[in-house]
Amino acid sequence: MNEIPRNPPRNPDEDALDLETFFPYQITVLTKQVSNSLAKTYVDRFGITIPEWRVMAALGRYPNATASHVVRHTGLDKVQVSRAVALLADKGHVARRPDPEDRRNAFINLTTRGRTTYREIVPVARAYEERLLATITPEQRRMLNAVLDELTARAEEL
Amino acid sequence: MNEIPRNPPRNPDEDALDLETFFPYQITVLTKQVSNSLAKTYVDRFGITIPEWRVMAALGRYPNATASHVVRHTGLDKVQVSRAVALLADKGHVARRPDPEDRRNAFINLTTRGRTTYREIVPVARAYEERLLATITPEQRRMLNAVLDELTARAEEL
DNA sequence: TTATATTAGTTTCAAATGAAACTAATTTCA
DNA sequence: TGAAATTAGTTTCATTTGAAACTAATATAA
Repeated sequence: MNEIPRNPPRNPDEDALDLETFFPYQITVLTKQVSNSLAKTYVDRFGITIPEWRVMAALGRYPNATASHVVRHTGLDKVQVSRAVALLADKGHVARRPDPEDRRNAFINLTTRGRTTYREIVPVARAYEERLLATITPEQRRMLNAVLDELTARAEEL
Repeated sequence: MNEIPRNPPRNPDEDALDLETFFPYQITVLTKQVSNSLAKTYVDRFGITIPEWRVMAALGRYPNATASHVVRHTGLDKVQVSRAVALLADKGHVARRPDPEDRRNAFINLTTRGRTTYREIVPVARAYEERLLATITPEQRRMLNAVLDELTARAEEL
């Protein structure tokens, strides 16, 4: 019979830092879990990656956007947006239309196909969020939402 | 004079999903910000990466751990731990001692040098956390902590 | 025993990432 | 004007990542 390995003894040092209660560690672990789950769903069911989904989400919300607008609405950098848009265009989910006023720009839109896929993904994304948050109270959700916004603003300052 | 580009119009579609209030998006953005800040601090001031820091944090807390223990305590996978330990050993921050009872195992510990570095990093990490959380109330912190634990457990189930 | 399975940890390899360099178009200003 | 600077977006390249294959040691079972 194989013995279950015991954990090594805890350090009695009062100044040791508990990773489990260290906020940056906590959100990193949670985010990784959530991202991995969602990424798997998006790839398996819709054949797209998370950056691609985010671009579609941004375009679903703000149609006829330039790549710069997409950068602003997705939190992705311009390299990621450029790549995601190229992949989505290959897949027929988005189309680019050059701006005749300024030919550096291109307006990006969901195609009919892209809009159909988008409408399929939205409820799946919402359902995942709902299941994830199912065990916390509406009050906690409101606070979580407010606190995350606050901390995101704060983190940008630091 | 260059015109400030206007945002494209919002989609009137009621079913559009707001990325900004979508929980997986919110934590991803926050986590990226926080990780980037911390990663820069750790590299600039201590010459280590976040995975290396996490291994040091785990060893500071739970000395004489095997790589498997470190995996459990850091949320890193075994590849990341293997690499981080190798890098930390090169830098003289940790040392490996083979387990004579089972030579597949090696016990890992902070060296004197590693412990010194660890003791320098801990207050810096705590100070960052403190500044980040400075604008939220103790009540909010408690709830945030509880909710993140709850959601992490929940995310693992899903 | 000895062959098979399991476990600890490392290495390999292909894909994802992002900083920096680049192209093309437009704006600024001398 | 037209040369220099700026902006939008793409490409390149070096680094990071993690799944899968691998090595070595131990445990299990025939």
